[in-house]
Amino acid sequence: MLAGQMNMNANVLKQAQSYCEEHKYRLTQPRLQVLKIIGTSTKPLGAYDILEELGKVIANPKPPTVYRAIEFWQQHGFIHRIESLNAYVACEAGHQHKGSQFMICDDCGAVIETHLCELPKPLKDSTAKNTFTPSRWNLEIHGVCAACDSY
Amino acid sequence: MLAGQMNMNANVLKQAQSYCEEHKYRLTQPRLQVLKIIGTSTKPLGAYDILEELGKVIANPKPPTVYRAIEFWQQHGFIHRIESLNAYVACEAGHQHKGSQFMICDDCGAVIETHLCELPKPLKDSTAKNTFTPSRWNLEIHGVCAACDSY
DNA sequence: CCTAAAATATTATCCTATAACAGTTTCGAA
DNA sequence: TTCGAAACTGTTATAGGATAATATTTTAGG
Ligand SMILES: [Zn+2]
Ligand SMILES: [Zn+2]
Ligand SMILES: [Zn+2]
Ligand SMILES: [Zn+2]
Repeated sequence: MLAGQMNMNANVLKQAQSYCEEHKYRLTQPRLQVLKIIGTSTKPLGAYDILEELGKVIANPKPPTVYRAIEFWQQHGFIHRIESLNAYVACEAGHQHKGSQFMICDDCGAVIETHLCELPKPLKDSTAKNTFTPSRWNLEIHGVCAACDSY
Repeated sequence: MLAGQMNMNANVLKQAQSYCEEHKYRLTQPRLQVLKIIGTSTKPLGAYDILEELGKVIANPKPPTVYRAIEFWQQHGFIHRIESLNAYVACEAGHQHKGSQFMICDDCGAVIETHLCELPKPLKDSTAKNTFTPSRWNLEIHGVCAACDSY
C-alpha cells in the first residue's frame, strides 16, 4: 500500500454515484477523480496537492478544475474543508450535516471527524441568548492524537 | 463617527501596554497601530485591509509588517483570526483562552465572540473517547444576527 | 560605550483561490 | 433527429493571502 493512501471506503464512491444519478448530476472524470484522491488520503490535502495527484490521471489539469470539483462535493456534503489547514478531507459521517467537528493532530496531521448533529447545549444557549440564528458551524480542535501521545 | 469604526474600549490599549511592560515586550508603532486598527473596527479586517489603514499612519508599510504585528497580538491573546473569513478581530474576553467561539452574521458581517473557557461536555466526551488531547480549538458559527433577522 | 537580542524594513516569491470567456457534453422538447 | 438551453469543462490570466530571506535599526543591559 502506498504511503499516505489506504483503501477507500468503497461505499463512498457508490454513494456518490447513486447520489449523482438520483439528483441528475454528472459524475464526470474531474469530479470522480478528485473525490477518489481526497477519499483515499489519510491526511487532509491542499487544493494544489490534489491538483498534482489529478495530473497523474487526467491530462494537464488546472486549478479551476480542482476547485470546481471541490466545490461540488463540498456543497453536497461529501467532503469538508479544514479551515485552519486550507485543506480538504472526505466526510466520515455518511450523510449531510450542518455542523462539523474535527480533531486535528498537530504531530502527525491526522484528522478525526466527530459527528454531532446538534450544536451542544451550552453553545445553543449562547446563540439563543444573542438571538442569533445558526445555519452552519465548524469546530476545529487542535491537539495530539492517541498514537502520537504514546511516544 | 466614521463608518466601520467605534470608540475602542480604551482598556484594551491600557491592557496591551501593561502586558508589554510586564513581559518586556516592545510596544512598537507597528504593533500599537495594528492593534488600534483591529480594535476600532466593528467588522473583521483582512490583513490587506489592515495594511491599507496602517498606510494612513505610518509610511509605506509592507505585508510582513502587518503580519508580524498580527502574529504578535494573536500569540498573546489580544486578537483572533476568523478562519472562514481570513480576517482578524480583537478579543472580547479580556483574558487569554484556549478556545474561541464566534457567531458570524452572513448578512451584515458582524462577529460576536462568545466565551466559554471549557470545551462543552459532549465535545470533551468525544475527545476523551478518541483519547485525543486538545490544546486549542476554534468554533465558527455562521448564521444571521438579531438585527438582520428582524428585517 | 558596546554588544547581543529583539524587532523592523525591504524585496521577492509562494500558496490559495477565482474571474472571465470559450468550448464541449448532455438531454429533452420540437 | 436535430437543435437549443443548461450543465459542465478547458484555458488564460489575475486576484488575494501569507511568508522566506536578508539587511538594517532599535533597545536594554553589562
Ligand atoms: Zn462530515
Ligand atoms: Zn497524531
Ligand atoms: Zn477572545
Ligand atoms: Zn447581521
